[in-house]
Amino acid sequence: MSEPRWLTDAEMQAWLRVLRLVMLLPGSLDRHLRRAAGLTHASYTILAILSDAPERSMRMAELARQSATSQSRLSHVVAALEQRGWVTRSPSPSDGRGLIAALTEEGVRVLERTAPGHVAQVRATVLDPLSPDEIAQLSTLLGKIVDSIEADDVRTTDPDAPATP
Amino acid sequence: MSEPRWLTDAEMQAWLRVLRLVMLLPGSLDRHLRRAAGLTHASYTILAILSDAPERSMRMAELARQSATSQSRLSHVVAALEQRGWVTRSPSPSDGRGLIAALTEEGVRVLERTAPGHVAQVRATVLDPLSPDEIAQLSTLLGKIVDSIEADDVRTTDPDAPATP
DNA sequence: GGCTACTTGTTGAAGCTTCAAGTATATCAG
DNA sequence: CTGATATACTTGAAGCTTCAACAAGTAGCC
Repeated sequence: MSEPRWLTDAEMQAWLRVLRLVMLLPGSLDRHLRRAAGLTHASYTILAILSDAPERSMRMAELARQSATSQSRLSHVVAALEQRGWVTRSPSPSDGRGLIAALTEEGVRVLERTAPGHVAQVRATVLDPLSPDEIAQLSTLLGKIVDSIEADDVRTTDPDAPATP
Repeated sequence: MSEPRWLTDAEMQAWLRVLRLVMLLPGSLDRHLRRAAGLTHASYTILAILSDAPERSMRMAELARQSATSQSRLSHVVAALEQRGWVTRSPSPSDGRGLIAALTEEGVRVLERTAPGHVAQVRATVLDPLSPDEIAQLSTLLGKIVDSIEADDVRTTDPDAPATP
């Protein structure tokens, strides 16, 4: 295995900004949502995905995929949301292993009450500083990066991972 | 306070990719570094910053700023690194409140052993999928976003925050 | 039918981060 | 020089996430 190239100045600058984004954004979202509704961003995301789904419900596994959350984490988060009465879990009729999470009426109300402030924050911190063109660029660039992270995760998480063939 | 505009399709797509990046990257970095050296990405970052500093040492507050870490978190992380003998803390001669964290010889070795694999992962997942032009674009776009997050954090964290004047 | 292998989802402990409070030192205004 | 305020750092508890192990169900295969 050969020594990898070190980063050029331009690469390092870009990487440091990626890092800074990844360090700062989650905390910022969490703080806003916690103040507004006692919600974590993780749980807000679950509510938001459910509210856009048919029947406002979805299989846990699918919910995990769409939210980019581990199943374990999802399990804990949904359990907490169920405690609060914002989500229910019921067995899937078609698959005995499956559970279907569904938004309750009260869950809908929490989301309706919280969404405007959240959207405003997303606009203020992420979207508004960019022009429409730049937003399109960002989307393209991050699409490539996200794909490669997901590919890498599959590669390095697989039980039978080839050690860099 | 008026209803904020909802997101357009293009904005939503960009936002979802930002979210996905922010959900996936930290875990991915943590997993690689933990396997390679039992390090968290948070602690790797501290070691890396220290190793580039004069005397391989830095004030805690400055370290917190550069790593975009809360002081509390930094305190915990550095305490753990000190336990392992990779960092020392000594009082600042010029400011009685200050502590100076410094990388030990062993800390240097850990970093030297870990950095190549880490750089390889950063390349593979973030930099290599992009052309040099795209890396420059990314840097520009994220620079704007990061700035606005930091501005927002100051605004909403300040004790005397004006409630949207 | 009965194996074997895979998928779905949960659980509890361990680890990390955040939050609020506390200690100590510096700075500044009068 | 004194009191008020701000900065530097730590601490412990509470909360969230990850990891590994497990229970239960499905699917393909012979």
